[in-house]
Amino acid sequence: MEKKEKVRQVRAAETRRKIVAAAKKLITEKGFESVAIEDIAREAGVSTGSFYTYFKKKEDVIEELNRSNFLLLAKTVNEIRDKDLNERLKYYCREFLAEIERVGIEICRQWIRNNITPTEMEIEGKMTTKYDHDYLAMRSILDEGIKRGELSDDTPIDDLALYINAQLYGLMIAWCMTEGKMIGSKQTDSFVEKIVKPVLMPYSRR
Amino acid sequence: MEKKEKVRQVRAAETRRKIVAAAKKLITEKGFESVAIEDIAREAGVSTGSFYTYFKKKEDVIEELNRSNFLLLAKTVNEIRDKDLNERLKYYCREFLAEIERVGIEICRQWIRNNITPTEMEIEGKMTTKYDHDYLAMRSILDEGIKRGELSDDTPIDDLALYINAQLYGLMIAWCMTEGKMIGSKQTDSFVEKIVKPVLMPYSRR
DNA sequence: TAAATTCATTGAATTATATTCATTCATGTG
DNA sequence: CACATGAATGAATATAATTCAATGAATTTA
Repeated sequence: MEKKEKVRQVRAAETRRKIVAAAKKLITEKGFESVAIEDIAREAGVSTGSFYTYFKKKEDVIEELNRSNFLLLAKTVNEIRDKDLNERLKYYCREFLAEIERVGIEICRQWIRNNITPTEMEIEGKMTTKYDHDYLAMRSILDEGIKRGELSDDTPIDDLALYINAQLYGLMIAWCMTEGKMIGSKQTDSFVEKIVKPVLMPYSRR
Repeated sequence: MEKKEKVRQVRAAETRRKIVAAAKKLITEKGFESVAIEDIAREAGVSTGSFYTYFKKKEDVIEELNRSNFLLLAKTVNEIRDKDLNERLKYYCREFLAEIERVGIEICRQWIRNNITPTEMEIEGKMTTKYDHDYLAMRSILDEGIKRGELSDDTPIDDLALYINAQLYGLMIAWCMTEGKMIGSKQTDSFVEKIVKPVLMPYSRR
């Protein structure tokens, strides 16, 4: 099976990229609600219909903008296997908060809006709900903690992962509500010290 | 100045109440986006135009549904003046989480969507942004803590109030994301013990 | 190579709602 | 009673999102 369909495929990918880039630019500037499909299409130099070749709904373009986010987080968890629990948590939280800053406030806002009502989506081949993915990343850090004896065997990792993630979401929402005035990746260490460690303390073995 | 305008006033109030009740019912059932003004009007037995006699925008009806929330929280803070700091915090957090459960998941979702982008609104005569209000309630609890010597004078109450509130929002958003499966007012005590107290520990005097 | 097929692209048409507004009518005022 | 006011109405308007039939370039087939 040789790769045929060369020109079409390349152009389609290019069109998609242009649409995503245009959406990112405009949404970052003006906010999701204020940007019409027509605006995105014009900015990308395509027609409105083309948008719908690549995205079912207007909101779906946000998923595209945050897919890199998810991939990054998943990757992050693997990269830090060798560090101890505390370091792994810090690293993860820092990446999470850094990503928030990276995508910017308007995209972050829309991400929350989309995710408040969880929808099924395909991540790495499996159908999961969005929050599951963050949740699973955090869960795997804690799980690893048990395997290494950093946490006791009876640590309720499901609850704790959900709980700790909730705290991260809290920072994210506070960040959006205060127009980015509060909390960023710089506060990660204090977040982990004050919020995450106390939650884990009862189960900590070191 | 006698109260004239009796019938009109009463009927107007009644119409408003019917609209709010209809909105609450339908939004709770089907979610904000799925409910059209026409649906609300029909349910309330009025015309679509009447909706706009009482609300500028569709979203404004959510404010109405949550005004009681804010008033309750403000009232709560005053009711618990005699308790110690820890009890006051627990009481406040419990009411906050209880309110989330009370209004239900769909209204809560829309409340977050509205509040992520803070808008100015009049609360008790002053223009404030929405998040300010929750924030001020929490701030006044901590402030009282300093006055009573429960917290040291140099406690950064602005930062801490914002921070602790962020954690409450985190629970709220997690609650919405997990379809109400996680976290409720029952977990308040553990929330305060694990999350709030550790944050305040460095400044605690008792 | 020519004919048939596929598929991205287009933009006008459709659809769905939110919002406005001229009109009507019941209530309040002098 | 006669005029003024404000609430209620619902058809008209406005704004976007979404659909879809037509087009033609790229690809496949014979």
